[in-house]
Amino acid sequence: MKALEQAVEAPDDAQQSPCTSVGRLLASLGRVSMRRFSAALEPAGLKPRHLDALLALRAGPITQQGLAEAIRVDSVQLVGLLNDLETEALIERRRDQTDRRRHIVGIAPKGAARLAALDAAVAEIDAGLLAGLEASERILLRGLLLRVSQNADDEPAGEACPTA
Amino acid sequence: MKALEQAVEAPDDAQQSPCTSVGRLLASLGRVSMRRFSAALEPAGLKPRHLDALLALRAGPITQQGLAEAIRVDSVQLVGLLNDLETEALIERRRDQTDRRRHIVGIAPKGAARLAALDAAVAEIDAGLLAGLEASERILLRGLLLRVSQNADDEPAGEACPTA
DNA sequence: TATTGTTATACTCTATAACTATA
DNA sequence: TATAGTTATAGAGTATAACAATA
Repeated sequence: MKALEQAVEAPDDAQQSPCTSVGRLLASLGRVSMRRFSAALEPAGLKPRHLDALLALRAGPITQQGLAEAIRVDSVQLVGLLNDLETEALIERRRDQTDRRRHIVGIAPKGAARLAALDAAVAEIDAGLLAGLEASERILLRGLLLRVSQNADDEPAGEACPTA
Repeated sequence: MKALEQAVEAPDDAQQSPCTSVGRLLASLGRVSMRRFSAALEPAGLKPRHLDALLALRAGPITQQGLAEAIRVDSVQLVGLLNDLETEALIERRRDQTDRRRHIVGIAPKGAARLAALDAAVAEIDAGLLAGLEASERILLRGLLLRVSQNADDEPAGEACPTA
């Protein structure tokens, strides 16, 4: 596994690197990724958030609130995103008969098709971002990021405000 | 190296994950990181971008344009950030005598002190973000992200507009 | 009363164009 | 003419509060 040693090499001579913090590094790369997706999705008339929603919905129908948490978008601003997608018949909203306050959101056939057509573009952007890594390293990075992501859901960053 | 297998495990059962794209995952985590830093820096009267600038300047003086590229901020909006920092005497701007169009930006003693006082908070946020990873995995992730970051500088994402 | 979704509002961040001064 | 920095402006993204419907 030469991928391992190669990666472990970096942090020592990384003192001079502009980004001493992994968190800041994530924020910076996140912005880069955002911009690239934004540009790539423009011809499709979608924004990165629309893609996030569709990708999440591919796993199956879900509550609006659940979707909001899944893609880390405030449920307030998710309303507008879903309105856009519903207007284009890419998703469907229906009342939950168990609890009529809830909306169950599902991906529509047209949405699945649109998503399938976008898969290549998405893969291309990912490939561009990870161009400097070998195949094994990309898998490794993906796994690590997924775990960081799962952990980030639980912990709201040490802010325990019991009463206030 | 059990860290390796543990990480490699994920991608296979990650099909159901909301984020199929590593790029989207980066964007999502980047936003999480951004929010946490934003909240943590608020009492210090700084924004994440200010921290990025100070962190980058710790490596030594640099041109404004160079700094903009280093922290991936448009040179246009960097002006305001540096104005804020200069007002608080955290950084210094001086003309480059070689080319009087350039401004050389350096961190001021007060800025270095402020940064030192912030180091613990920064480390705490990083630790929170990477709480789900073991020490060896954190180093691994950091190395991979640094390489991705370096690669992202070169390639503007396949947009070759020679004449336009 | 609490929760889900919605709307309205204001605030921050970001992108674009135009201007000044130096080269 | 081209470059470094600045300014001004509009656009997109984000956060907050208040509301209606349902539990």
